[in-house]
Amino acid sequence: MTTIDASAETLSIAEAAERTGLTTHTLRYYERDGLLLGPVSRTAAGRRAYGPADLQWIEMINRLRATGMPIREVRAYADLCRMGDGNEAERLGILHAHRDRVLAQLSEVTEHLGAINRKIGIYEDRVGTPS
Amino acid sequence: MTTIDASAETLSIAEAAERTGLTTHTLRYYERDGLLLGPVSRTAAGRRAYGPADLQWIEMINRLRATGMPIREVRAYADLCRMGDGNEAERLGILHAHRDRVLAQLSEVTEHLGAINRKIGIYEDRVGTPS
DNA sequence: CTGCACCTTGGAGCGCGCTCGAACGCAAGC
DNA sequence: GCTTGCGTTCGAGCGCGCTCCAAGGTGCAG
Repeated sequence: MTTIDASAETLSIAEAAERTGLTTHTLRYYERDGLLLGPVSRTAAGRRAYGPADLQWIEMINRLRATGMPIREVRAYADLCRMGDGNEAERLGILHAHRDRVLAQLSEVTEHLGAINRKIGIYEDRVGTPS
Repeated sequence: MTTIDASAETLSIAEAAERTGLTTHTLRYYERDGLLLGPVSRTAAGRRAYGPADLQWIEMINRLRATGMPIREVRAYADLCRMGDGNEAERLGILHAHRDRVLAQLSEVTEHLGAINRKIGIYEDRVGTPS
C-alpha cells in the first residue's frame, strides 16, 4: 500500500541545501533571480517545499555553473525551459555553445598545467640536489 | 657582432600588453599589487620598459591565473621568488597544491560535461524527431 | 611649434556571485 | 505557554579581479 504523503516527497530549504551542496541563501537567491523553473511550492505556513523535480533541476544548474556557465545564461536557459515545448533547438544551441567553450577551456587548462608541471619538475630537481 | 642596445630588448607597456594578452590597465594593476618580481624598470622619462624576464614572468602569471590560481596566491608565490634562494620547497608546495586542485577540478568539470553531453543527446533526439 | 598619441598616478567604479543583517513569523519540544 | 530554532522578506554589503576616469607629462610627425 503506497502512502500518499506529499511531505515524504518534499524537502525543507535546509534539507534541499544539504542535498544540493548550496546554501539556503543561494537557493533563495537562485529562485529570486529566475534560475529555477518557477517559484518553489510552499507549505501551508508559507515555507518552501522542494520536490524531486526542483532538486533535479538544481542539479542541472549545478552542473552548468560548475562548468563555468554564467548566472545570466543559466537564467536564459531556464526561461526557455519555462516556456515549454517548441524551443528545443534554441536550448540545444545554448548547450552546444557551452560545451564547446568548456572543451576549449579544458584543453587550455591542460596545456597550462603541463607547463606548470614542468616548472614543478625543475623545482624538484633543485630541491633534490640542494648543493 | 652583437649590437648592445637595451631598447631592442625592451617593450613599452602597450607592446607588453599586446604580447601577453593583458591590458595596460591590468599590467599596471599587477605591478601595484605585487604580482611581479619587482617594479618594472623605467626609461629616462619614467615610462615602463618591460624586459624579457618581465615578459617570461608574466607568462607564468598568466598560466597560474588561467588555471584558476587567485591573485593573492600568485602574490604569495611572487613574494617567495622575490626573496631569492632558500625557499624552493615552499614554492614547490604552492605549485603542488595548485596542481592538485587543478587536476581535481579538471576531472569534476569533465564529469559534469559528460552529464551535459547526455542532456544534449536527449535534445538532439527530440529535435531530430519533431513529431 | 603644434598636434596628437601614448604614458604617468591615484583613486573611484563595476560586474559577478553570492552572503549577510534586520526584523519578524511559525512550530515542535519541555 | 515558552523557548529554541528554522523559516520568511527586503535590501545592503562584500570579495574578487579588473576597468576606467581625471589630470597631467612626454615624444614624435608634420
